Parts: sequence; structure tokens; C-alpha cells
Amino acid sequence: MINIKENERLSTLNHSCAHLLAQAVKHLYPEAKFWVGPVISEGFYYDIDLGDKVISEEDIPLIEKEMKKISKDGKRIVRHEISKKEALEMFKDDPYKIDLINRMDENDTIISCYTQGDFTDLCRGPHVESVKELKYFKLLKFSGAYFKGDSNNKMLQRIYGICFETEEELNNYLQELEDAKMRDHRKLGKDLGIFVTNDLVGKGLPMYLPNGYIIWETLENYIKGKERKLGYLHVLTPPLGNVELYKTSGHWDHYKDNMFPKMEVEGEEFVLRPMNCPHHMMIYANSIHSYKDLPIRIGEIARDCRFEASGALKGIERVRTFCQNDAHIFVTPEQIESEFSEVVNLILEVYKELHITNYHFELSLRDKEDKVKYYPDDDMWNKAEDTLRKVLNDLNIDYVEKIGEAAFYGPKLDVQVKPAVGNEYTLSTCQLDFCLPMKFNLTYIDKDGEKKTPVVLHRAVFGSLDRFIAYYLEETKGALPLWLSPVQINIIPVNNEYHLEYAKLIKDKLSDYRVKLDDREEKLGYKMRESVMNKIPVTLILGQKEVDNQNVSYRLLGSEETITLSLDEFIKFIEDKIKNKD
RNA sequence: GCCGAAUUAGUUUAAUGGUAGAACAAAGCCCUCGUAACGCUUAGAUGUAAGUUCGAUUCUUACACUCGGCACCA
Repeated sequence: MINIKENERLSTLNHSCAHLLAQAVKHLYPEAKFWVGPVISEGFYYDIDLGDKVISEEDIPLIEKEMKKISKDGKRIVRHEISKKEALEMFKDDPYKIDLINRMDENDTIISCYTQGDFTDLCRGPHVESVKELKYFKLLKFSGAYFKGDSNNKMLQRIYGICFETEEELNNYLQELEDAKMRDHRKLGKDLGIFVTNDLVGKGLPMYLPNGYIIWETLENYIKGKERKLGYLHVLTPPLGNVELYKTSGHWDHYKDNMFPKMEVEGEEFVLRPMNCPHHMMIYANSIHSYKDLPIRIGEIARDCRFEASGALKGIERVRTFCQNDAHIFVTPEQIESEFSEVVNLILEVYKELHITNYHFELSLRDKEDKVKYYPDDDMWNKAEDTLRKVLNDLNIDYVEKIGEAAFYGPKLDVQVKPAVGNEYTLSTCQLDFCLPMKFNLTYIDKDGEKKTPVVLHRAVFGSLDRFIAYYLEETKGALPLWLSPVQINIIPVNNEYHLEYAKLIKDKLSDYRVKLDDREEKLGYKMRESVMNKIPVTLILGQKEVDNQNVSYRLLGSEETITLSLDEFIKFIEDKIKNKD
């Protein structure tokens, strides 16, 4: 998918197109007031105050038509530079522009404006020479958007669009959007029988169907196997806990709005847990630890419940109950670096093994000015942030630093991915935490016999299994690799009367795999089609030729070719594919 | 939660202020077959609750859920 922001020419084009949109809106709705109209990776948008008017479906073609008209008219786009004082005078009727001008740096004595025909907008530029160049654009979507992105503010009208240099590029882009819908995990999840939701069960509460659960279980076993080799100890803890537990951890104060409300039973108060840290802290606290025992790695595929805003729910990507591939690693301060490094290496290894390439790292740091959102201890923060940075640099990993995105208790490394439809989200995460062990008075006995407080690494490689399945379905377009596929091998006898017996024999010999024998009285072509539509990776066709030669013929998903092998060769081929997670 | 839009059989969808049409899937018959749909038959639907109306699936309102964004976030 193209990134408009990264292309200078397209970036200028889209920025100018945002002005064109604003001009058209102004023509149609003279009372319109404009906030900002930036370029984004998928084009541009403009935030507009239309008073009581709300943009509706029918308005979009009218605005597009007006844009085309202005473009055809072909006015030049002219830059002027004016003083701040002049700017304040020029936009005196527009409170949004006044707001922008006043927020500009005191040293910015010169402010630039761009005029095209009857429309002038405050803007740094650059822009294209003439509106004539803005020919191949499309308005894509519209919605409400809070002024300055703050939900306490008024809601403005936002219109999104995109502009290209040629019609072909525009059409290609629109086609890509259509294609993306086809690999949306919500569509694939339905088509392939992975998960469902049900109104009576409740929204945001997905249920995994047999096919989905095979994927789930396979991923669970895979990651737990990896963790075991690295010394993780797996536990099982309850999905709810006493409110006091969360008051002690601080989550009650900081996270209450994202939790389901507490329930009172026999004078005790409980909550569904939104995360597993406190439970794992209590497991650590269960026994005395020597510095020699650290790091202690407590892992769990753990169910959490979060009261997500209804508008945030999305398939199995964002839900109200999910299972984290969670672990808490208790270390001495000296072990932070090596252990963090080991977690990053585990993430890299898993991504490599699963052939995931489409992701980037973000290092989330605190905003030093924000003393409320972040635990106040400058020394701790500086040390923690430097350590994470050092590990990433040592491992030669590209990452983006995000100020003000850290957790309350410490900085974190996130792996960000982009779904087929919608905004990017976090898949894997590793967070450094100096606070929680203190709150629970966790200790270990150090060399000198003194009790010391351990540091905790919170980490999740798959993030949540739910979210990971959503991501992997979209990455593979539903054509899951053999090791994960709910049905691995589909056996189709050419003719039941003559070949079914042989097919059954082969099925028995492949009993280590998830094999389906399609013995329905249907034509071969019909069964073949279904095998492809169900995205079964390997289809075996067994007819007279195979019976006579005592071998098998198979076709791979996405291939037109049929290959014949002896059964032993075929099993070896399958084994290799599974081993390579291919 | 906020701003919009949508909700028709298991699924994808058509149409309408006056008996809701189709395709795939299902069931039955037929076909006995070499790599993406043989044919025929049957059964199956207007999210929920009010309102307007002689009559509502269609118009109005509320609720539920879904979708596109915003805000929030694994």
C-alpha cells in the first residue's frame, strides 16, 4: 500500500487537494469554518465546522463535483507572505484560524497563505502550481472528529480523500482498498468458520469455532514450547480477583474506566481482571527468592476482560475478553539488559519463523513534562529508557521513539502492525516496570544478604492470541501455512465405488495430520472447487492411476500443478513444510 | 462513549406503502465422474419494540447489533 506522506510529489498534490476540498465546501456551505487539513499516509483530510449541518452520503458527490469544477476552471495557486498581525486581521472572522495563528511560534514573524481563485487558506505549503493539476482524486469517507482530538471538545466534520497524478494510479489504489476488504479477518473469520459473535452472548465476546480453536491451540502450543526452552514457568490463575488486589497494584486508580464494574458477593468485592500482572506478582510473593534464582519467568495464556468502548470493538482484533500470551520476568537491575535483549530476540525469532515481515518497532517513552501520567522518578526513567535504547541499538534494530506513549510504570517496546482495514495496532510488547514490585513489596535476597526489590519485564509475544489470529489471517489472506491450517490435507477419491477404499487406507497412514476425506457423492471438479474455497493447503486426488501405482497425487493451494509421489516421499514433503511453517 | 451509515433465508444479495425474487449452502431425486460449480425438486428471510396507516419489510421513534471514522487501546 502506497504511503502518500513518504512521497514528496504526492504529498504536495494531496495537500493541495485538501485546499481544493475546502474551497468546494466553502462554495456549497458558505458558513463553513475550517480547522486543519493535513496530508496522511492514505491521502488527506480536512476538519470543518459546518455549524448544525452534518455531512451525509449524498453530499459527497456534490462536493466532488464542485471540486472538479474548480479544478477545470484552472486557477493558479499563489503564495503570499504576511505578518502575524496581518494574518490575525485577515482571518478575524475565523476562530479556528485565529487559534492556529496564535499557537505559532513568537519568532514566526512571516506567515504564509495560499490563494486559489476566491479561496485563501493559511498554510505553510508547498502546493502545486495550479488547481488544474488536481484531476484524479476521490473523497473516500467522512465522519465526526473531535476538535484538537479531544473528546471533551466539539465534534467537527472530517472528510477524507486521496489524490494521484494519473487515473490509473487512482484506480489501482481504489482496487487495493477493495482487495483489502477481501482479506479483512472479519470476512475470512466468517467464511472459514474461525469465530462468531452472537447478540445474545454479547458484543465483543467472540466464540471460536472448531477451525478457529485448532489455530488457537496450535499457536498456544508453539509459543509455550518456545518459552519452556527459555526457562519460562507456566502457571494458571483465575480471570478475576479481589478489588483490593487492584487497589494495591494501582490499577483501580489508573485503569478503572477500562474495567468491568466490580461485583459484590458476601461482603467481598471482585472484578474481572483486565491484566494478569497482580496475579503473577502474588505467585512471585508466594516464596522467598535468592538472587541466584533470578530471572524468574512466569508465563500464562491468560484470559482478561476489558470494558472497551463499544465503538472500539472490531472482530477479534479488539474485543472485551481476550487471552494474552503473557509473561512477567522478575530480574535484578543488572539483568534488565540481557533479559530485555532475550525477549526482543524471541520476538524476532518468532516473526522470522512465521515469515512475518510487515511490522515496525516503536519505543514508547514518557513525556517528561507530564508528572501525573507517569510515575515520578526521573532517575529511574532515564536509566530505563537508556537501557532499552542501548539494547535496540546493540541488536541493530530500527525503531521510532514515541514521546508520551509509555505505560504509567515504565517505558515499553511495541511491535506495530497495520490491519487490512483500519488503524495500526500493537501486536507484541515488552514493558519495563519498576513500580509494581514495590507496591507488592516483592523482594529477593541479594549476595550481601540484603532484601532488594526486583524489576519486572511485562511481555507478550503474540500480544493476545485473538489479535494475533486476526493479524495472521490477514497476512496470509486466509491461506494459512500447513502447520496452522485447520484441515491440512483434503483427500478426494476420483470415484467412490473404486477408489474410496484406497483413500481410506491413505487417510489411516496420514493419521498424524489433520486430514479430511471428502467421500460425498459429488463430482471431482465440485469437490476440488470447495477444497480451494476452504483454503485447504494440500489436496490429494486418488484415482485408478494412484491405486495401480500405489502412490498419491496432490495439488497445493494456489497451484495449477498436480504432482505424483510415493506415500513416503509425500510424507517427507509434508513434514518439511510443517517444519518450515510454510 | 461521540458523529454518520447499514440491518431482508445459514451465506451473498434483489425489490416493494398492498402475497419479498434469486444465487450458493441444506434436504430429496438424478449423475458415477481425473483437477474451480451437471440437472431437477423441496424447504427456508424483512433485528426487536412502539407509532403513523384500511394496510408497514418499506415512513417515524426508541433499542439492539454491525460497518466507516473520532476518542480510547493488547
